[in-house]
Amino acid sequence: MPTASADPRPERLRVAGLRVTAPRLAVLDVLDGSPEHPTSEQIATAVRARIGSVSTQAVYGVLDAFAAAGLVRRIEPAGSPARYESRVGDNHHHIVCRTCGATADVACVVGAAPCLDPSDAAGFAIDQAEITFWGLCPTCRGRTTAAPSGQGDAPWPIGDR
Amino acid sequence: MPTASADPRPERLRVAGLRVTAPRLAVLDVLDGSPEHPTSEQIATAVRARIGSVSTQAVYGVLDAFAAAGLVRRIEPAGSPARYESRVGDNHHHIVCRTCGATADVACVVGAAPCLDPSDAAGFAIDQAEITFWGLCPTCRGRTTAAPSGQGDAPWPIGDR
DNA sequence: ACGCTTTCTTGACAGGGTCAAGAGAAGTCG
DNA sequence: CGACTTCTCTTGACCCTGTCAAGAAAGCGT
Repeated sequence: MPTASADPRPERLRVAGLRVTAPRLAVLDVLDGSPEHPTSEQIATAVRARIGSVSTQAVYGVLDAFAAAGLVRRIEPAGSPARYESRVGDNHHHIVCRTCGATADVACVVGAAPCLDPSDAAGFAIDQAEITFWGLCPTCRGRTTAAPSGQGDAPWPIGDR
Repeated sequence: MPTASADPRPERLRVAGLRVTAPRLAVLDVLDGSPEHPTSEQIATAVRARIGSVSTQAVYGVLDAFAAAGLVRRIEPAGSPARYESRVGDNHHHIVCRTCGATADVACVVGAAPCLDPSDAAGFAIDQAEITFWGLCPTCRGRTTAAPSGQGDAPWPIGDR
């Protein structure tokens, strides 16, 4: 038995009550090494590059199992397919590029977030708040020299408050 | 509605640079009278109840045109089809029921939102912040007496910070 | 009323994801 | 170590939401 520090991934799976299989280890590996919040298809591609061939269905199954076990977090920006990240358990948000859909992490810079504790919840039992920032990624900023135009469906531009 | 000057909807359309048609008036009417954030299909059904028959495509077209003109706002909660609301121009957020997808408005109770001005934006040009609360609506609260269980993909439960 | 333009209808199509059944591994126990 | 049980993966069909395109129909300015 190799030392525990060699590869903690199998143990992570077992602790989560999941069986250790090649697809699962590969998905975990891909997500651990991707700050990019890949889509399921990107994950499938990366996984196949590591262990040969895996069905798309398996990837969906693995991701769902991981999400249910709390190993990964699924984010679904409007107009974009679901994306995944293995960074869980901390308070961070996401910023999504309007043009290309690229997604990055944004640290929650404040200790308290008054806006996230609404007084009027319409009778709902709130258990979670989710913040998504929208804008242009560095690449698309340079590319889109013309007017941003598509201001149409903006909930409320920053600065309007 | 035979009332003379009572209906401001045609004018709202003209001001937005849109032609006045029955489907558009009906969609506007439906949204004005729905605090429920209906989906496009629900809107189509309600519209047909008023003016007979309208193609699904027309509804999509109308909603897109309205969104582009700023007459309505489109929200796309994860795992739910797009929803629309005619309440625009103010700063409010949404709370979505995890079980049934019901959506309600949540007032932004604070004047300033520190969390919405991230210091580290990863080079993105942020133009908008979007907040979605997740929880259980009053109806589903009563129905789901058992354990909430599905805590898996929770970004960060309120109170954990 | 006329003609130009926008909008609606119809129908095909696509992306993303789910569902279901059976084959194949992982873990367990004797 | 080997059989057994259970969980996973593969395969293939299918669904939902939404988009694209072409032509018919209606709105609006003159």
